[in-house]
Amino acid sequence: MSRNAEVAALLEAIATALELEPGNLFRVRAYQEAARSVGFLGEDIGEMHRQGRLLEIRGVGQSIAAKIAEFLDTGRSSYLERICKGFPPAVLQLTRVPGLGPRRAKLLFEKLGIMTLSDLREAAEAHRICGLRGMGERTEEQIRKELARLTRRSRRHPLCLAWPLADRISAQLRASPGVIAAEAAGSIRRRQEDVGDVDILVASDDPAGVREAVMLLPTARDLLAAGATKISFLTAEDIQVDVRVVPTRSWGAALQYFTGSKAHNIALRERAIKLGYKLSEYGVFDADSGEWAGGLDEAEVYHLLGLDWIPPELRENRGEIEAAEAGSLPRLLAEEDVRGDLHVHSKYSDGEDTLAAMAEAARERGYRYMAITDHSAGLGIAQGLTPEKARRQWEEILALNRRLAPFRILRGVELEIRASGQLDLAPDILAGFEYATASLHLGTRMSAERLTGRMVAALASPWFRGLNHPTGRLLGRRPAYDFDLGAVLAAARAHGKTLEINGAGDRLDLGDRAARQARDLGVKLSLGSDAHSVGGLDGMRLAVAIARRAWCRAEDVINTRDVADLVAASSDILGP
DNA sequence: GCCGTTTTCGGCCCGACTGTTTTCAGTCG
Repeated sequence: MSRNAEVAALLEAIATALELEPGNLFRVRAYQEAARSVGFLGEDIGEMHRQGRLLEIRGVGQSIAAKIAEFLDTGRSSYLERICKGFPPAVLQLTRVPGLGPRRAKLLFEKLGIMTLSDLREAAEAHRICGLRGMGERTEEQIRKELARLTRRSRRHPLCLAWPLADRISAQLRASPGVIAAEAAGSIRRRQEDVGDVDILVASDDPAGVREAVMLLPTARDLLAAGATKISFLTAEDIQVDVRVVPTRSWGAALQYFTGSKAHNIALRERAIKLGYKLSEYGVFDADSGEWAGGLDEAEVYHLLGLDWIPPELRENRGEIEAAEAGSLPRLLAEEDVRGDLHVHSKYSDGEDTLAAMAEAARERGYRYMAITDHSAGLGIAQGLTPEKARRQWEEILALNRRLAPFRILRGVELEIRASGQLDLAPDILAGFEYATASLHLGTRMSAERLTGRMVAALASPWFRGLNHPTGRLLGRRPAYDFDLGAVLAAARAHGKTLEINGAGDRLDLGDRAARQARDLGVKLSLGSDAHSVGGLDGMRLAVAIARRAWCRAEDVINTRDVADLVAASSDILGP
């Protein structure tokens, strides 16, 4: 799938280079749109090219298709080289510095020969930048600051950190005088797996008062900007927070606007124009008279545009607007639909808390059941279940189930899939589990062909229910294993296996796109917090969020079933 | 350069901020 990212980057680079020519704005947008579509593509673009199906991609016409084809065939783009005439394409890298766009990048190259970020740093230190047309002391200082930030951290922030931070800040602001409403917007509200910065929207008729309140926030450290309606600061963790203040009347329109995504908003505004409206963050207005038509709450904005209200998790312009128009949006899975956690560890393997503590915490959350899925001993480091240890655990489960009834602990396990595709426990003990699952942790650096074969072979086993954290990615640290997801999805469907949406903050695996693919194929999903302590049970909230981004309804996820259904389905598979 | 219930031409989202500008260009979301 990485070729998709390369093609998307190429199209982005072309768009950036085209911005240098005046009068190309719509061509620029066309390349940006195409880059976005390719980035979101659910299948391998090289494969699509081989099948002559590039034109099926939204935003890709004859011209862009030809450029993609050349790049896939030869690894380069003569078009990009041509439009970068007079400067090397690498100069476009300078636009990674916030505040530097393509025009300034080109100017810096032409006047000072700056090509790389370190060239730029040298020039800024030597005060050679101020004095260039349109760039003064302030700009140079800004570039220096941004360069320092860029090297401190260029990564994005995981949702598991940003979401609670945003909730904390909005709660603190809600308690401030003059604040009528405060809520996280942006990619956090859409529950994107990682976010660039934190957007908080505040409704108030006293923006100056809000600014005071923001500066008093315990989390606020370096103040970056403080305009009339927008205040930006850095937290101690170096996360940028943007707080925007809007009048109460505009709350709905502003929340809609600042939630995005950008692509969703553009599509929505185009629709507004067709219907004789103008849509902005201040409201919905009649295009002719300019009169205010609505915008108090989000539902009003969508309804004026002839649409059902669209849940934020779906707002990516991936078909949700069409579905909202047709009244066919899915009824998304909700946290309340989840009746149990299906991936939990205890001290029987590498968990920090006892089985009893995990079960009690799960029951307190309102769950009806929990599958305890300690590692099998095959994952040596986890000191997991041997057959003897498993039997001991089953006895404890029996006692706990009597005490905690009607809450149920399911006898589960997280098995290892060996290099051969075999499981690491024998059938006589496997037969005793009610909810066995399997994972890959070891020896995953084999060729894509072997790894895919290993996973497909394992999925044919009758002894387990589903595959945990199927792609193996660790956010910001390790990409997905190199394997053929399509083949694994097909095998899962053929053998009635589930795939997990793992809610551990650094996994979120499957991610939203792969989970959507699974859902569309009819492969059922299981949600697991992968908790290794009582606090880890919070991961379920993230798993639900990813499932919602994948358009999952309650029936797409097995955690919504009652325990009798779950165990019955399990013994169907296990039955002799 | 793409696209179509304004369809093969003529449209294409909207506003704010910043810095250096004396009316605007560049950048961002």
